[in-house]
Amino acid sequence: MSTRIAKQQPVMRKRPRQARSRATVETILQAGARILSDEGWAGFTTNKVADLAGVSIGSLYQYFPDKLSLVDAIRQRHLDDCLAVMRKSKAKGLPPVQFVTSLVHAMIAAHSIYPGLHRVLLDEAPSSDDYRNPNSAFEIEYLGYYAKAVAIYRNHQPGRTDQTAALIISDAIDGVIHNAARRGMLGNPTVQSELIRLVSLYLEDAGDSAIAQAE
Amino acid sequence: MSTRIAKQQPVMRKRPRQARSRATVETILQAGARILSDEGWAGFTTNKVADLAGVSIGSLYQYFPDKLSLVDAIRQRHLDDCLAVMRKSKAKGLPPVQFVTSLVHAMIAAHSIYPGLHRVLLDEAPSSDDYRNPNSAFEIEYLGYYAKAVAIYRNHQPGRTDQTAALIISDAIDGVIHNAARRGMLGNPTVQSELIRLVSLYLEDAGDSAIAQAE
Amino acid sequence: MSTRIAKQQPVMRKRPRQARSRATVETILQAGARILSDEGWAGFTTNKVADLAGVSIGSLYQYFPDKLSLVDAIRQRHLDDCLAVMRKSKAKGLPPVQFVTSLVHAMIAAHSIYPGLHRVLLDEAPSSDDYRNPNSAFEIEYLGYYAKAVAIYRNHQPGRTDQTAALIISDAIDGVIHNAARRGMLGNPTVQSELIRLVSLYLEDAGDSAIAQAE
Amino acid sequence: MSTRIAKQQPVMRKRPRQARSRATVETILQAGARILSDEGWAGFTTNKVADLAGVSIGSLYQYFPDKLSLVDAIRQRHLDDCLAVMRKSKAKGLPPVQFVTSLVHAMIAAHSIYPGLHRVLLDEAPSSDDYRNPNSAFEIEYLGYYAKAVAIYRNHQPGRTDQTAALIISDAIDGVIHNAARRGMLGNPTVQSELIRLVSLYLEDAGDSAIAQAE
DNA sequence: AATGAATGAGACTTCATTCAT
DNA sequence: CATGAATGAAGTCTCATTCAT
Repeated sequence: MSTRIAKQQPVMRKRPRQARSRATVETILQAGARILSDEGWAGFTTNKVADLAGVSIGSLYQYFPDKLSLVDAIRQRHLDDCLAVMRKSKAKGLPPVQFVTSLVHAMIAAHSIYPGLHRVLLDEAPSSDDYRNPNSAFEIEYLGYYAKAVAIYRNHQPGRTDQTAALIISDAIDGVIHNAARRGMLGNPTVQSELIRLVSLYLEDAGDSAIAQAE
Repeated sequence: MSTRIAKQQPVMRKRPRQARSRATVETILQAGARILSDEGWAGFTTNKVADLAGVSIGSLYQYFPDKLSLVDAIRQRHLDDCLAVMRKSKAKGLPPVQFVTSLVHAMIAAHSIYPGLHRVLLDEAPSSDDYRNPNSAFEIEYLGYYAKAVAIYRNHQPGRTDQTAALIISDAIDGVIHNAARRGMLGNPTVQSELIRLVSLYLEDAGDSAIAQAE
Repeated sequence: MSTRIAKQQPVMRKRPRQARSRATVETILQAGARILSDEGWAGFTTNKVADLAGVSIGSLYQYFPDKLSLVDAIRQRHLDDCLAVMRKSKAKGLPPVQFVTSLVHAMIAAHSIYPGLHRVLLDEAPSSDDYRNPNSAFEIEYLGYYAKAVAIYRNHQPGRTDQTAALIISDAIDGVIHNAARRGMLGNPTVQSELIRLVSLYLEDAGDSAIAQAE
Repeated sequence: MSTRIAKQQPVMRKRPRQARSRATVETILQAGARILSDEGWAGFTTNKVADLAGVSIGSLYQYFPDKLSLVDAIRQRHLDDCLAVMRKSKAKGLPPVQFVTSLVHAMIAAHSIYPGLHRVLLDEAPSSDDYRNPNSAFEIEYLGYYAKAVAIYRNHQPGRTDQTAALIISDAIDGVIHNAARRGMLGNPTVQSELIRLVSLYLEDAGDSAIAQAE
């Protein structure tokens, strides 16, 4: 489950060896994340990133062979951060509401630094990887995490249906957080508690209710 | 609540008078929707639209004074379509599951023609209107619709809390549909029924459960 | 000297035969003059002219095969008007100051309808004719007119030097009127009287003063 | 009078730091002046300028954010040159004819490099500055210079009338030089001496002649 | 004859990328 | 290594002109 993601080659022209280089790369990645978050993929230009990072465009291209490799690096780091956050909220032992609460809070926290970044990285920006393929390391760990929680709370062996439930939960949380961010309501406590309720109710339901049959 | 959405003129440079030109405008709008859906805002170029529409770039600019006015026209049409779809699923009288079912099916249908269009229009593409301002005619009718359903099923007078519930429902559905579309799973019946369950459970819950207190 | 200018074919695709056609051509020419005057050559587009004239672009092209022929027609008419105005101020018999006064007033009047037109036609707009060649019918009559006045007032036979004097007078008047127009001072009476003084002093001077030797 | 003209930054996107780029800017400005002079505002395209300068279009836009800023830079330089030329011909102490002679020669010299440039910059090309406003630094110094000469030669205190006389002189010289340039007669010595005579006679005249009363 | 829809060359401008210093 | 000058393909938009109706 906690498979370390990102075994693939870090797509960098030259691995930074000295401290100064590492700092430069760091600055570039942060500048890139900020611009991606603030201006979206369409406003993300290599020159703007270099400017904001305070390095020359030439330096940027020493570490990232092209624009795609830069955005890939930013995404890789962001997805790693997301997984790290998630791993901290373990389901086992907790009552569902508490689990969901800690999870939602963690997710909201992760979105608060660069509010637009997640969506831009996942929806707008192109990628050389197939990070969003259902079989990618990221998706496997990400959905697997939810599927496991479903299995625990529904009290049965993990199964194929749990995958769908995981999808529903993950995507509903994503939708609410992303739209709340757009509306500037991410900090609103009612939004947070209602989101928690939405997910908890779903998670607590045995899944054998009359609803399925109604279909 | 059912405020008629603002019927502002799609800002066209020239209103088409002959049948031929009305057809041209139609073709351009459809080509634009397809490209927006398939390639996102960054891949949406006026030349590509004209090409796909099979008209010259000059013709496009006869009807739309600039790129923004074209995307505005596409958006206006799309949002109108969304509202029209929604208005067909009336809550009153139906058991919640049936209401949610018809609603979700309608929404999925609306997203199936141009799967990426909705998100691109709402998240990526810039706009001259403030269509996504919480006070815009679109948002008012859209969220008002959900708020009304919440009030009906929770069996009380409409209130401020219902607004938040409406937000949660609308954004959760949005998140699930949009991510399912990206994964190519929009047609998957399990996804559909689970989404319906997620929303129905939330809608049926009185809102006075222990969840809020747990927070 | 008063050779009728414009023997060359009016560059029109089709000579207007009916009253309606003549009216259309007239409207187009006036619309063209106004736009040329107000917006200069760079702002002069055939579509704008057609719009202002209230005819379709197709109709415009029925009378004028291309943009150049339209501007040529406008220029031809304008230069004819200028010559007509000039012919009214005859030098013979009048004291120089009175002659210059009537001439300057006539010139200012001619520039007051479309203040920018003259300069645009002579300086900016391209031409198929060589109307500004020193041997063109227009230049011959225009400068000849001034040369004749010089000969009269300097009281000798017309000669080559008079041509230069004519040039000086015509171009000085042109410069003062055109710049006054740009500054919005065409109506200023002091400007008018000083211009008259400038020209009169020059015209009254025998031409044998010490000035030439000083050079 | 000798108010230093506004030294506003030529609005450049990027100040050239290396010697190479300073040379590039210089080349671009000269190419621009030539094209403006030869082909007028309508023929002045950024691509033509870049071509003639022997640089890529991208280089041009590194230094000038748009077409207007390029023409503004060319104009600023040209007007500065004009003022510099003028400042060299001081009126005091010289007999009028000598003063006018040196002035006219200087002006002709200034127009001889790019004969059409002055007119195009002042009449055709649009501008972001209000350089031609009567209160602009340029106009104030330019006309003030002539007004001062008028006051000296007419032997009285500077006054409001001198402003008009300055206008007349400046605009008459402008008209003669500009039209002579168009006719290719700028080098003609008779034209030069006659222009000098026109201005000298006007400048020497006390201004109390019978002419004003004749009006 | 008149209309106005359609065309496309060409103008302005951006931005990813390379390379001399 | 770092810099930033230079490049040019590609995108937005205009406008003279043609042609079907």
